[in-house]
Amino acid sequence: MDNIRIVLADDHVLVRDGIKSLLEEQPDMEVVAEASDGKEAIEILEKDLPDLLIVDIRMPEMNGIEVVKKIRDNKWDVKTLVLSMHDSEEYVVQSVQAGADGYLLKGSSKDEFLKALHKVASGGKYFSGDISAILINNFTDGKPVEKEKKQEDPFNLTKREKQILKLVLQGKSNKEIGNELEISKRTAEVHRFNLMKKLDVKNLIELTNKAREYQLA
Amino acid sequence: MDNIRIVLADDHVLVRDGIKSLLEEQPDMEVVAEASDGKEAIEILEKDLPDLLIVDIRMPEMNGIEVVKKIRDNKWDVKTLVLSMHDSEEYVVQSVQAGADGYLLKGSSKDEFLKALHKVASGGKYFSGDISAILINNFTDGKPVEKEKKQEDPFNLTKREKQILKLVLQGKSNKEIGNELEISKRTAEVHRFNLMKKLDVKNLIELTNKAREYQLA
DNA sequence: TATATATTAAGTAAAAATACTTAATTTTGT
DNA sequence: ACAAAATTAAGTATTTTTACTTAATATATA
Repeated sequence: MDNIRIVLADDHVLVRDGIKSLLEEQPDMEVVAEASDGKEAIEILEKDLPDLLIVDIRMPEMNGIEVVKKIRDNKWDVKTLVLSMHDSEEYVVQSVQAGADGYLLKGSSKDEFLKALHKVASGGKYFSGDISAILINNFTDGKPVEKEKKQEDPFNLTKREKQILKLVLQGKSNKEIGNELEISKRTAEVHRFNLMKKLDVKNLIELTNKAREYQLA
Repeated sequence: MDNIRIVLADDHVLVRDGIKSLLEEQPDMEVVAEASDGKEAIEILEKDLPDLLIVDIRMPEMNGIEVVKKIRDNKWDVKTLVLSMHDSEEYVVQSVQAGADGYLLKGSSKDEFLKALHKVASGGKYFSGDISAILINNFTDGKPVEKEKKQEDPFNLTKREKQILKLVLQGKSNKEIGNELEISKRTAEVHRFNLMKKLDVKNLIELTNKAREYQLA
């Protein structure tokens, strides 16, 4: 059996080197190319498809999820393992929807990393954390289009609410928001109240965090 | 000559594993312990001083720069190499002032990494990027105390204020903060008020932004 | 054209934050 | 030991947010 041919895409050279030296210890794996951003990764793939792409979620030019989407859209025969230094469920979901074969959270150990690689390389799926394979299949089989749309805005915020959220996130008070949008400050209050309820948060800090996490507003 | 005994401190297991496997290739180096946050790093150092500490700048509990400061303040005989995935001149300067022996930017390669390690381990200094040794000497010789105070905490926050800031940033109300620290909510109010004044902000959003920008709390 | 949904906004009331000041105690540095 | 700085906390008053409810209008969709 041939080696698993791997391409690494991560903008941190040190991380790449670390993973590479880890992979070089494995007799059945081979790093055939490296990319320091998403575009470079695509360029490499256009020339020669490896068996597996290990891709960081956060990269300049084009992020990891976009790279995975491109692979899916081009129907390239490349397995993808998404790495994320940050634990965000949102990223996991996005990765799954983009068609990633695996996803590793920052908490993963060397052993888990290698396990994930083998699983993915052999056509399986590997997702760290609690995200079960069942849940994943539901996504990819069920009703992908609708679900995708929902994920875009999981909270069903209205246009106006998003508008108000943006201003809240700028530190504006309800009075200021009212003036700016030429509505009563009481109306701004209502929108803010509804926002808190919809996002299920109990203070401004949580609101800002959640809004940023889901890239609302 | 004995091996260089190294402690790794980084909250990303994968990064630690990567660096570790890189170091294990070196015949003269040995990773004797690992920490996943600043406090843990200090605990390890309190038990047994290694020759060298490789520390990530961004860590929970206590960031890398604070760890380096602690080492300096305790006059522990440990060389320190600060790692930062992000290229920020501010971090470099802070690291130097904290007494770091080396600083590596994300752009550094495996070779540079090893070069830095050897240089630092043998009592030298290594700083990646454009930061020249001359600049560094200027800092350490010149008027370190005054400069340090300004850079360390540009806002002169007291210990208590930082403590309260942390809780404010968690979305806690003054009442909750009061309960948690067993002080009157009125006292918490005062601290919050002083924080806003010192940071020169006019609402919670600006406070969180500024606090994060300067990595206070 | 119904009907649902969105936007508007007032009422009421409690909780929280803001904007200070004053001042008593502790802690810390020299 | 003494002065300076930090921590504590109350007083007072205003503003803002939270937590609802009710309900009129406007708009979109079936």
